[in-house]
Amino acid sequence: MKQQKKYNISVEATLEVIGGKWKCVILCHLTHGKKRTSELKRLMPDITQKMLTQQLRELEEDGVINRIVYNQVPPKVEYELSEYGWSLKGILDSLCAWGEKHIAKVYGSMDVLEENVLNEHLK
Amino acid sequence: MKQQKKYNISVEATLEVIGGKWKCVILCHLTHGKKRTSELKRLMPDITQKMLTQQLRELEEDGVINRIVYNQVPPKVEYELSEYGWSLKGILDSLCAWGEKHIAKVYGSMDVLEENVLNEHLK
DNA sequence: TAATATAGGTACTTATAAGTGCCTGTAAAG
DNA sequence: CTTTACAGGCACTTATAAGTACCTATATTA
Repeated sequence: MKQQKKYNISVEATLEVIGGKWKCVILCHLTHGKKRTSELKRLMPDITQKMLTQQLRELEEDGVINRIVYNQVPPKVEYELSEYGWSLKGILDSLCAWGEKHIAKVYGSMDVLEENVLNEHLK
Repeated sequence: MKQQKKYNISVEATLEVIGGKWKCVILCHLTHGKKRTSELKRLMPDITQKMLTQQLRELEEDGVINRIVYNQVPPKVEYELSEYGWSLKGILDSLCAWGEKHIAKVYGSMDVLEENVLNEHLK
């Protein structure tokens, strides 16, 4: 049991787990399946190696992702949503969907979305 | 139309609007109805006046809340979700609900949630 | 008559989040 | 035989988010 702490509203607890610049992005990618570190890095060209590792550690510590280490050389590590992490699926999907609509509203088109595997369904 | 910008995944656009330490909290409170600045301040004891105003301005600029000014002295200003803001209702509710479950999981009880109007349904 | 509530603004400072650069070790490919 | 991919660690620096302190103006209340 963690040290006592007070929240004024429950959403603060959620933000402690998935808040920040990168965590939702990482989790969204993981809703599409297990990913290796290098795959995640390619999917998020702007994240630094350090931030990626750091965020993955924190997500793991909060129990929303699993880290799978294969004992081989060169090293292979995969990340996946844990069972607990899958309980965020609805939220993550909604966040992505809202973002798409917001982009359409603000920019009038989807041109600001980089073309990649995840955005295939928009074409 | 805003200046062109690239997103790698649509959730990034969502986070530009509701990301950060306070915006989701403010919006959650507003899903329970129109609120005056001072009411919001009381609901969020840890936010500073400056941050509250700043976040409200940004939310207004992004079109998710409306600012209603009554021309009277002492001044009266109310904030409410805009029609566009209401499209976030599902997400905000889910974030709160997940937070409640997370608190129960991590702390084993709801004791870390301050008792206030919003958390009445938990007793 | 002095304090309080109201909704802020502004300059400055601090805390935290994020980024940079350089390092490990090995196997396979060029 | 040098380079690349792989998954990181660590010290240091910078950017951004957030906080502090002090200011405006007025009507009502104690």
